[in-house]
Amino acid sequence: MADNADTSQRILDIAERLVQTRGFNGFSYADIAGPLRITKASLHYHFPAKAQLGKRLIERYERNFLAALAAIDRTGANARQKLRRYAAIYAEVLRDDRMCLCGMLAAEFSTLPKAMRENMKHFFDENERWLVGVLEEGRRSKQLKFTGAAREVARALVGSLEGAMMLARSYGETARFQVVADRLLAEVSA
Amino acid sequence: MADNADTSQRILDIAERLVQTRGFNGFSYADIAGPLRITKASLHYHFPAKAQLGKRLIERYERNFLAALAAIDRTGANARQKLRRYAAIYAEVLRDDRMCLCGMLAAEFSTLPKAMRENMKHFFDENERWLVGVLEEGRRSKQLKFTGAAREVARALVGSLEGAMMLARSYGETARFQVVADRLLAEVSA
DNA sequence: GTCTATAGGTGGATAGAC
DNA sequence: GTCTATCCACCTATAGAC
Repeated sequence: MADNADTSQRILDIAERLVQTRGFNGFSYADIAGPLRITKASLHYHFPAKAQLGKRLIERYERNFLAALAAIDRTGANARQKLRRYAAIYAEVLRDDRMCLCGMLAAEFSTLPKAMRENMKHFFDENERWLVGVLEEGRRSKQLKFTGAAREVARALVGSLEGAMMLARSYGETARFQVVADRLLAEVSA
Repeated sequence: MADNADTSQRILDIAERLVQTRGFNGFSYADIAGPLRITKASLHYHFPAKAQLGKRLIERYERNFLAALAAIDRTGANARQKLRRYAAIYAEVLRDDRMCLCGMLAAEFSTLPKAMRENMKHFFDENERWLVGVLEEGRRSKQLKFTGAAREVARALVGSLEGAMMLARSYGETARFQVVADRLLAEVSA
């Protein structure tokens, strides 16, 4: 049979999609056990409590997300291209009929275990940090222009993209997201 | 004792706050019955099914929201002022530690009864309609400036405000919302 | 690692008395 | 309109066999 690591990963894969589509409070162990063809009890061997599963989910999601940002950095793209690719990550998630994992959790914030809240905010803090770097680089190289602190622009970008994603998904229209994303990029382009 | 209408309203008041803070899937009839000091069974007299309670909740929320927009119109404020007041409605909700009811439901979209989904989208459609009117009025009067269709700008505004609200609430920092709202207004100001 | 069995709780919802 | 009592489905989680 599959070994521990393998099964754990598959559990996380299924749970991740469930959180991104239905929310952390919108799925149960039964929703994972069914497709995986193991029992609910077996899931508890890998993740004793749902809160721990949630925490691990965010940690993995952030790791993968930051890896994608690092990959963007390695392409040597200019600041404007980097922002476009940042938005493209969101668009890709949406095209797969998912919401951003942490955007979803932000809505459920008040019902989440404390550990998950901290992890969720850490994800957004890291997004902000990367964006601030890109924005400042872009301002220096005259690729980008904006007023005020880069941090403020970064926060506005993250919030706007998450919100646009949420509404686009409700309407089942990916294009709604793209239109907003394009406008946001245009607004900071020199 | 209180009559039907009175109790129904109080049920809606409590349920509304619960949805705005915990989400539609994040509360139960017990959460309403407790504070109201009646039993869960009694709640079913007023709202036989939770889905109906949810539907009525959205209808009332939209009615009140549109009334607030009509009130803005009656002030005779100019387009820029109207947008500022529009954002102020969001800020006020947030200051009360709530999310927009429909922004919350947008996150839970895939788990909602169909009737609630339709009502939720109608709320956003009406918001868009009002904003399009304000934006076009502002463009004519040179108070506002923006490229592209007013509808696109309206959708971007709604999405961005909802997203900013969601993140600001998670961080417990109302100021995060205001910073984004101010930037959005500045971007369409002539 | 996975299973059966089950505990202990809560979910929405109904019947019928008052 | 509100109550008590109850149903049944589902939830997370655990014990203990294999």
